[in-house]
Formats: sequence, C-alpha cells, structure tokens
Amino acid sequence: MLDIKVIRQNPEKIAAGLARRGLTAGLDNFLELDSRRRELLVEAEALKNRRNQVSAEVAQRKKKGQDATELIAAMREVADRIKELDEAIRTTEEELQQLLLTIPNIPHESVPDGLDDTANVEVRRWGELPQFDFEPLPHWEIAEKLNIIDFERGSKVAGARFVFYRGAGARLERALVNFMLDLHTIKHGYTEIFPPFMVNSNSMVGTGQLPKFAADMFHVEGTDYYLIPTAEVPVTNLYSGEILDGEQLPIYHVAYSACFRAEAGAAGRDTRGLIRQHQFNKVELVKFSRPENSYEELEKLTRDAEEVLQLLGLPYRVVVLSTGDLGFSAAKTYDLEVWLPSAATYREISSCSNFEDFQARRAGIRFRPGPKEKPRFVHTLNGSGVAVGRTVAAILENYQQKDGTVLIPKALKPYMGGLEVIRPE
RNA sequence: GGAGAGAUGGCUGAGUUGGUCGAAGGCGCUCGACUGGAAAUCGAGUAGACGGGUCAAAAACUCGUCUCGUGGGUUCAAAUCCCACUCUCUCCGCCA
Repeated sequence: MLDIKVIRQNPEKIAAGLARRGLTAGLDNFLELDSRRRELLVEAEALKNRRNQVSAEVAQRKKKGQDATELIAAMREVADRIKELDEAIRTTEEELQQLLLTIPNIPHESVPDGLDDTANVEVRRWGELPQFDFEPLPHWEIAEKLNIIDFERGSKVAGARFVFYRGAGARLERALVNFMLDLHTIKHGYTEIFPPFMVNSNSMVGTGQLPKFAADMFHVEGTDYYLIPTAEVPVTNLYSGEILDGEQLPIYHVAYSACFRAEAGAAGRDTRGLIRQHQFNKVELVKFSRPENSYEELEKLTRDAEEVLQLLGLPYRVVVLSTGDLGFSAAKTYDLEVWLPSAATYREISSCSNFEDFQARRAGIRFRPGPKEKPRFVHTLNGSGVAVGRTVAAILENYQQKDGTVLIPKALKPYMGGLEVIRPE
C-alpha cells in the first residue's frame, strides 16, 4: 500500500511510477475522495468538539444542582448531524481504502523498464553448463524410470499437478529441505520459523495477495482460512500490528513450508513434470530491515539464495525483473534461474524481492528508530532459498548419467545417508 | 463440543451506582541533579492514528477528533450499560 500523503503531495510522481508498470489510469478519483474525506472530517470534528464542551458544561451544572435541559436538547440535534457525517466519512474511507489496496507498488529507480519478462536484464551467471554425450532427458522421464516420483497416482488420488515422491525421491526432497535450512540458519544467521500453512484473509491482505489475487489461492470453504501460497505470508505477518524495537533490526527468518497455488490461468503451461504444481515445498527467507539498509539487504539475501545453488553445483543466472514483470507488492526483484538441460533454458527457482514499506504499511509493521522517536514502517524483503521441487528437477536433469542413474551432489550426500547415486529399484 | 473467567499504555496493574480517565500506582525507558565514575536516591518526561493551524515542504510546535480486544447500540456524555463477534485462560469431553 502506498502512503496516502505521498500520493496527495506528488500525484504526478506516483502516476509516473505506475505508468512504468504500464498502468495509465489516473489518480483523479482517488484525490477527489481524499479531499472529500478531509472536508467531512473537519466538519464532524468541529461538531464533536462543541459536543464535548457542552457535555462538560452539563456535568458542571449537574454537579452544582443546576438545570441543563436546554443544553441537552440542543445537543440532541448536533448528535444526529454527527451521526450522519460519521457515516459519510466511513463510506468514503472504505472506498478510499479499497482503491488504495488495489494500487501496486512503485518500482525502484534501478528497475529496468519493460512490458514483460523479455525486458528482464541478466545480472550475472554462475557455473559450467553440463556436457552430455547423449540426449539429456526431461526430469519427469528420469524420475519415472527411477520410480522415485509418481505422477499418475498423484493425479488419481488428488488431481492434476499433484505428485507422490517415493523412496529416494522422497528422501531427496526431505534432504534438500534440511540442507537449505541448515545453510541459512547456521551459516547465514537466519532464525528458523515453522509457520501455519493456513492464514486468515487479513494476513493475505497484509502481504498483498488479497484483495486482487484471490483466484490464485486455495480457500477453505466456509471459513476465513486460505492455504498459503508461500511462507512469505505467515512469516511476514508474524509482526503485523507491532512496533518493533529498532535495535532488533534487521530480523532474518527462514521457514520451510508447503506452498499451495491454484495456478489460475496457467492451463496448458508446464503440464508435465515438477515445474508447476498445486502443492510444492519451499524454504523461504524473510527479512525485516531499516529503510536505509533494505537494498543492501536485498543483495545479501539474493547471495544467500544463490549459495544454495552453488553448493549443489547447479548452473544458474540472476536476472533483475523489468517493470512489466514485477509482482504487485515488489519494488525490485531478482529472479534466480536454474539451468534445465532438457529444455536448454534457465527456469525460475527463486525470486528475491524488496517490498520497501508497501507490505509493512498494509500489515502495520513498524519500528521505533530510537527512544522517544516516532515509529516508522520497516522494509520487508523475502526470497526463496529455494524452491525445493524445482531443485529436484534441476538435480535430476543436471546430474543424470547415460545409464539412467543420477549422481547426488556432494553437499547433499550427508543428508542422503551417504547415498552417492540414485539407481532404479 | 459443554461450563466458567477474562481482554486496559512497552510490560504489570487500578478503574464497572456512566460525567476533566487516554486512563492512578509500579516496572522499564529517556533527560537532568547528586558522584571522581557507577550504584542507590531525587526531579521531570514517556501510547498511537487521523485532521486543522504554522510552513514552500519536512521536522518541531500548537489546536482538535478518535482509539481502553473488534464491530454495533443506548445517552447530551461510555473503559464503565446493552448486543454480536474474535481471542486468551481454567475445568469437562474428544483427539494426533
């Protein structure tokens, strides 16, 4: 959510920022509502002031045993008018709030302009692409031959875009979760959180999934619960409505969670394999930072996520998203894209973003910079560290051998009980 | 699921015959005094949001409105009375 005062003072600047995202709608309606609200407020507050003074007078007279009936009668009318004004203010604010909640964040100045992902800019590459003296198979074929992922039974029991992991496949998934959590907690200093996998609608508004993107999520019918699309939601909302001590910042959290996405509008895309599932596992990094440090923190967070891929020996590149590809709440995002040999392309495996105070304002996450200073909104950041299912896909494809077996990356062996290679059972 | 108790400021904790209560006291914190320095002691200060004024603007200052779980109601006036909801705690039942 943008700062209403900033919009009021620099409407043309905000409009220019939104235009970079390709949004041309003006802010006139917004500004009109805003000034109407203030007019109503001024009138209502003046009346309330008078009412309060007269009420004090009534109290005085009663104490002295004097009559106050004419004062009370006069205030009865004032009270009616106040009620009318309060109602008008309430509806105006409601409208304003709804509008405000649907306006996306303003891109950071360093974000490249563009209409879509074709305008994303590569920042760096890491790793040697694997060379094969055979035709590399897609991960779903490798997995089926090894009998470690069951796509068909996933569909039978749950539906399309669900799988069963089995044997060494299940072990691999679990090993990756533990490997990532250990790396981020022990080496990078994040505090581990194990969050709820369902949250209420208020939390979804806090991080920006609601009200605009309800169709992308699973909602538990008859309740106010939503399945989380990412641990970002519960972990960012951990401190919602709180004023943190400035000395606590920055706060680093890492959380494993299952993630649930309805993938509305993705029909026909990535229908095979692990790339696009309704349920997948992810280790998520979340930071709460002072505003002045948040871009530094974004760079560090991105490097922390990259290290997962480096230790696993998976080639990747980092791209900065263009204004057209940027998510609703983000001011700047780096995507990590891992190499998938079967498709001979890089595919997103992590997304690291700085939301500045956009989420903090929605969720009410503030900090006190110092004693006696006024509370300010924190900056929130998060990034996948990293998506587990896609990591499995990348390992299977990059480490596949001619004989159909798959080598286990060195860093992962301790987590696989010393297993060196996955063979068909 | 059943029965009961409760929800007040950073924390703790008063306040329920409605009327200077945004709120006593304590703790914590900030500033000052005392001290060679510190502790102890003493003094002062210490919630948030929104809006008006001042101002180019911000900060600061000042005036006002709202907020004592949330939403609504009664009243000239509600932390205090009424209704609904949420959450917490205790006991019982059930349960991984």
